[in-house]
Amino acid sequence: MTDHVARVVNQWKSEYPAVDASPMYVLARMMRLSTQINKMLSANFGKFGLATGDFDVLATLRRSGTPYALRPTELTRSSMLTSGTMTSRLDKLERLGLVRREANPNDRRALMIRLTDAGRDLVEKVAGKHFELEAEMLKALAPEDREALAGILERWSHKLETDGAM
Amino acid sequence: MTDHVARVVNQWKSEYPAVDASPMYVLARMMRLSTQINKMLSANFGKFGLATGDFDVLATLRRSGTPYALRPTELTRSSMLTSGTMTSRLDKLERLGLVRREANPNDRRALMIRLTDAGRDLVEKVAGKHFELEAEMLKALAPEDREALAGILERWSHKLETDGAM
DNA sequence: GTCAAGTATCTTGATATCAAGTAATTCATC
DNA sequence: GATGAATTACTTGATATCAAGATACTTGAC
Repeated sequence: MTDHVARVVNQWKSEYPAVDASPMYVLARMMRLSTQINKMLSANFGKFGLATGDFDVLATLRRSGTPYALRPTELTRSSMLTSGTMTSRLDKLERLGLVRREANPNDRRALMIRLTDAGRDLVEKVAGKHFELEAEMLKALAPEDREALAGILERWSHKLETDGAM
Repeated sequence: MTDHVARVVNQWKSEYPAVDASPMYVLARMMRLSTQINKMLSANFGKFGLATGDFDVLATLRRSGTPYALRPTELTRSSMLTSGTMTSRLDKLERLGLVRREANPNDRRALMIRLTDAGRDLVEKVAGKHFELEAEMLKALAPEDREALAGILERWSHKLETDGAM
């Protein structure tokens, strides 16, 4: 089975025989898979006029439950982005009428970003299709692999975070 | 263990009790881990004045072996990008004196992108640190998890590709 | 040989993202 | 209470990326 990643690793092996190739094998495969999966998911969002990041914001608001309102800072942290990026995402979503910026009664520095009814309706539709797509992708994994993968990724990310550094 | 992904999945569960949450658990974790790993790797490239994509091009040329030269199309395919993006990456790398565009004797539409000596020296240095970092990250995984993960990801990407569609 | 179809690279215009910095507000300590 | 530090959202300028299209060249069918 010589897919792209296997070829890449073999090239490295023949150029740097002394280097242990096993880390790059895992990492390259994960990076590449993530890129592909992102593209597939983003194609679905595109059908509804949204980019991945737009859906991310709407979905974060939706899953936070009623009243579907969060502060920009919370959205920024959740999405691993900078505050400036979130500002422009919110500009766009507000322009589309999907969210509204409201004053935050508890903190005059802050805002509340609230899903509008239109935003709520849209995220409902998109999320339905999104979950279907995700389920479809996971079908390509044997059930025992799926379970193992979930556990491994959880342990790995937990370890990376607590080891901190990096 | 309630990390970000666990909280997200729990929110979805309580908003959509009927939806099977296991796919999003795997996918969200993979996406998030990839993002984190990318940031860690990119910090290393930044120390050498490179972005991740720049290193990707230099490394692809380096591991292709002597004479360290490929066509732009090959680089574009290998990196899952559009041709326009590759053009501007090559502009930048050429400006930095790390690659050179040469005429392709076999096809006058095409070029040969060749690593300069400076590019070769730089990629040598960066790759050394890069492999160390990768090995470091993989240490956070138990050896049996590491091996299992490699196999699972390989099977998954192979299946996703051959099932085609998507 | 000719020409239509395909290929290779680049260009353009739009958007997304980041890093760094700003102004208003809140918090914590005295 | 006063004040310095921290926080919040935003702004600016630079870069990366994409989609769509342009131009030059090659290939294959006839």
